[in-house]
Amino acid sequence: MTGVTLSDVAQRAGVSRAAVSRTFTAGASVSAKMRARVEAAARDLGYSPNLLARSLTTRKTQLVGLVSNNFQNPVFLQIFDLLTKGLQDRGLRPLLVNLSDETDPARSVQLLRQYSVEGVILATSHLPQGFASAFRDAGVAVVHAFGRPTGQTDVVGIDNVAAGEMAAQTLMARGYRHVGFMGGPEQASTTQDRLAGFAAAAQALGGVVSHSFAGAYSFEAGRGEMARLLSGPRAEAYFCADDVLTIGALSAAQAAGLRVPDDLGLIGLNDMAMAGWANINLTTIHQPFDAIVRGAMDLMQDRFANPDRAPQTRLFPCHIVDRGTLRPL
Amino acid sequence: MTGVTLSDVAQRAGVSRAAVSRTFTAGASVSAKMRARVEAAARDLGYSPNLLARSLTTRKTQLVGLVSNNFQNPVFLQIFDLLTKGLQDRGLRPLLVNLSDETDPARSVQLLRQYSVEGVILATSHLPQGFASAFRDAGVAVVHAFGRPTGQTDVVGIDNVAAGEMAAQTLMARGYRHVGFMGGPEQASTTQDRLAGFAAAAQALGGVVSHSFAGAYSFEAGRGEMARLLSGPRAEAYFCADDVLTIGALSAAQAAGLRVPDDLGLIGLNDMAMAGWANINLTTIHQPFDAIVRGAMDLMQDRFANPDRAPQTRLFPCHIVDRGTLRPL
DNA sequence: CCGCCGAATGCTTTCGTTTGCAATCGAAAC
DNA sequence: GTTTCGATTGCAAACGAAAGCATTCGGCGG
Repeated sequence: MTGVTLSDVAQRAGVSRAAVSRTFTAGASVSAKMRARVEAAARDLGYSPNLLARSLTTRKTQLVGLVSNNFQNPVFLQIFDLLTKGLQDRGLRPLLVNLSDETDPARSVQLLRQYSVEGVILATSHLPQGFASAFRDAGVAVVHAFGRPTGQTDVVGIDNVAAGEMAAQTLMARGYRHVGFMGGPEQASTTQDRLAGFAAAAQALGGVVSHSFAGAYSFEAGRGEMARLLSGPRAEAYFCADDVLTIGALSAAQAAGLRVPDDLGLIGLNDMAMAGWANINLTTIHQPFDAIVRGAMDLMQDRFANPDRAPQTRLFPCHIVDRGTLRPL
Repeated sequence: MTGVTLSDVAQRAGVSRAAVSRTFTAGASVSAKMRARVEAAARDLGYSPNLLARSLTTRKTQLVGLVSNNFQNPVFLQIFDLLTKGLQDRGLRPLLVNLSDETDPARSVQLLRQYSVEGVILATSHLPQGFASAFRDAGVAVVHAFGRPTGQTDVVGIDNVAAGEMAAQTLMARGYRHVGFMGGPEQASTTQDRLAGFAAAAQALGGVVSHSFAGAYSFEAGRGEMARLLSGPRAEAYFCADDVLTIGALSAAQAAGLRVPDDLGLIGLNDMAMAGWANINLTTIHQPFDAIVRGAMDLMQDRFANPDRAPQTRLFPCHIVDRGTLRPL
């Protein structure tokens, strides 16, 4: 039973409860003798302070909400790994919220507030309207990772328009002229921005551009959409807005008997671990997850310290990783 | 600012604090008139109860620890998805703990205890000695998902020995005689048990068995180990103890110019989503994740209700999913 | 030996909520 | 108009811990 409290320790050590409290709170005034005595008693009893009770008076819970709706895309496991490790290193505890089936986002906001989280990290590009600001209005430090800059809340990620341009420039430089864009969900800001950058840059370079949307960032969506595209007149190369989509597209191309990259070029975005697997071997745009995740945590903690500063946006540069799905220069 | 408390609502509604508390705790005695009045005041002020403060008196936090060290294996994203959704449906909140870099497991135990979690779900097969019992000793309901039954704590998963036997029987039935086992980490109970079942059954059926271990349940480990195996005399078919290992092995086989399944048979275990992707298309043993995850939550809640019952084990049946990496019957 | 002062310690209130207990209310039965 | 009794309500004491304030301690200079 985990029922040993401050008072128990105080009693056993024969000191006041305040003394016990002090030996367990950093930077409090306790003599070495007192500290030793209390620590001995605490060890005997197996005491450790109740963080929830402590949070009542300190108003610090060390709890942060980790909110996502991307439990289908393997890249998010990498992201969760980085995020949980990083938060643990900073002494913060992630309360995980799966938004996938949530019809009413306001419930999640309330829920996290009820647990007095100090901050929230939104790890997703596809978010209900006003979700991020709801947290800000509730007074919790919120940062939107992989989101679109709005000026309303802290955002960290990449410049998706620039990433689209980079994809277009790469394709054109490799000599593809008729190029296509395959997005994820049409409303996702990532899809929209990547398309915008891609189309503008490709046209500026004299390319012929087409585009379409797979309904989701998933293998099946990418495969299905590419199969559909291949049944009609097709482009010479496609920029798929996400690696897992690209893998789906690759699978459809192979099924249709096309050789990649000879018959069809493909470039993805993310550079998830799987993209480097030898039997997948995607040419793709690397998104610097570690920097983004670290930036998200930094920004959140920065807001802890300074709740009223203006919203800030941090975008990190991407680069091409050249593998096997685009013909060489 | 999220500073509105019970007292604020009581004051505005002109009633006692107890009355407010009662309208927010299920099954308390409040008149309809009182409830309406309090709810109006609460709405005006934007009040919602502080769960952490509540937990102080009720001794219920609704918090459960979700502990894992498998942030490399994509199958765990599916598992996290099921787990988080299931917990949310039951009104429980997962506190995520990443064990990967943790040198001292006792710290995690203490940490979770400090947050007064009511239960812990261990989602991993590879666990430091005595980790599960440490939770049990601390009085928190712990269930080990994907673990080996010990009789010491609640365990839910599959019969890994039987799964190994099933793999062996399948290979022998397809006419493979010289068969190999490729495990993950040698100390992982899953690796050990699957090997035991596999070797025994294959030998009983007149097979010739060899075995080796990739150091981890990861693509690179599987690919590396299979590359090593292919450089010497090789078996006709391999049972790889995990799908992601199998995909690695598949990649190595393809790189060596072998046709699968004609030159080399492969069977995996898990049936993760990716195994069904058309360009991977693994023949594998399906592990019923949804049943296991549901079982884990059931067992945990069952222990909430009855803390002193004997440890229980729930194993679910597996079945073969026939795809493209084993020759047909 | 006395006075002084900073460091240690203890007392008590407080954080936001629940809950046992006692007091009050209201309506039905007389 | 009384009684009576169950349903509501308020009061006050917890829950486990932090921190302001006042008190005591200990060592120093004089």
